[in-house]
Amino acid sequence: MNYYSEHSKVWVSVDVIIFGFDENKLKVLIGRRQMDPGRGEWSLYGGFVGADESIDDAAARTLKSLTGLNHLYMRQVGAFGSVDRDPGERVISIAYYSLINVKDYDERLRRDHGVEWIEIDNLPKLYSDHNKMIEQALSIMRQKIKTQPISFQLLPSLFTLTQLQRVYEAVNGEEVDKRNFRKRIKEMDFIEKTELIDKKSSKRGAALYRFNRKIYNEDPNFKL
Amino acid sequence: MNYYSEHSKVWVSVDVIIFGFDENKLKVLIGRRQMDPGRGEWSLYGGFVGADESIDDAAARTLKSLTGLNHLYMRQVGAFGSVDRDPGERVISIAYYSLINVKDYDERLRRDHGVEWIEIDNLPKLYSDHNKMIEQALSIMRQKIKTQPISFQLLPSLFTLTQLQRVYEAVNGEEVDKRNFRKRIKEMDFIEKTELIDKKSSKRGAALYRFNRKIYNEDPNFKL
DNA sequence: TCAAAAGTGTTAGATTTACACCCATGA
DNA sequence: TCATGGGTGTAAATCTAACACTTTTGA
Repeated sequence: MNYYSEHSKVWVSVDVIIFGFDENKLKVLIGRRQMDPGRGEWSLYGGFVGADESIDDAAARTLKSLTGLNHLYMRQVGAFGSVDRDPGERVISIAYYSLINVKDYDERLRRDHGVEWIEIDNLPKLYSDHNKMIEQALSIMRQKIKTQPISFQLLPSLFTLTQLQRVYEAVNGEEVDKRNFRKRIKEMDFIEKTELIDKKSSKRGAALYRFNRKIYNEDPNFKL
Repeated sequence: MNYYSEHSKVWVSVDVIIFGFDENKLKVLIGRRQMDPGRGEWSLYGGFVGADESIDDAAARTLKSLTGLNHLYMRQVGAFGSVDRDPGERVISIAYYSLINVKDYDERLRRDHGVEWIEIDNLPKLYSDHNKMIEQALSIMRQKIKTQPISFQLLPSLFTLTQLQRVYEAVNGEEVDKRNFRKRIKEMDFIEKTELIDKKSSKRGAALYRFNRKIYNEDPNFKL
């Protein structure tokens, strides 16, 4: 087992960009870095890739340890590998983004980890190249939300059309026309109206909808 | 400098997917692997990331060593990190794709490296996860070619509209209407008609065009 | 003279955008 | 009763897709 021994090894880490939707805003979970170098700086949450785990597993483990949640929607953003990106050592990092429903996230756990939801339009300067990671993640996500049913990951399983619209608007940073939006929703049979009414958001009450993945899989035509 | 010493290091490599356009087909440069493990298997060309070079630099160096060409168009595809992806050791690899004009590539150099242009529709089973890398690269490139002026990277600096159309068709794997295609080209002022005529492809001769990056930068609206 | 590729407009259909009012209800 | 968010349709404008013939010239 010495095939590549003339080459040097490096540390590889994962950084997770966790997007959440709250108060009609798209937010990211960041915290103060609790280790050197860079202790105290705003930072994404991350971890090192172990010798016996895949990079996807490392990212899923990192996500789990921060949120307590399994099976989150998660996609790779890319590898970041400037020589000096980490002020301490040479570390190559692979960024992943994840979408979670803020309500699923235990507040206690959040505080224990010392992380906070910060609006994407309001991010501070972050450790290393983490701002760049978030920018790239956002840009990928903006593309994706138009053609893949991922908006639902940011909402409870039952949601109103206005909520869905607000997610879409928050991600893209611009408002859309209510009637045109709903017209498009009506064409997607996998966004099912339920009998349930949400009374929290208005006096009149709004119909609750649900994403039906079975129907989606039969005819995966998503277009917003 | 012992910040991360409790964590393990891994080898990181880069693999380059070099796309070329020839005989109206999109092709990829692959060769027989000349080292163990996997000696003799069809494989992408790759290299290890050095301790003191960025991953982008490693990819550019690898590209240069294979093609002799600098400043090639090159973009990251992503990181591939299954534990067992390499049969010999744990190696995380970062894939990049590049677009080159086949005519710029010295045939001698190609033969010296033992690599060949193979049609993307006709690829053999490749070493490790290299087929997956190519698939992903293609999918990214297909998106990109619709909204970014990258088709030109696969052509000589002077090209006919038919050539440009064939590139587009080869990448997307489907034919498009000649008149509609040309209508869209006419709307992009940065695709300039020159006085020159190409007589190689037809008796009548076809006007040669050129991509003007200055004009493009002033009004970067590319849409095919 | 003819085969082969270059070049050129129009029209129908589909998609997208803009836009304003009534409804139901709890406070 | 009124303020708040929920819910609904139409028409103009734009974009997309389909389609066929003439030109030039070297062999």
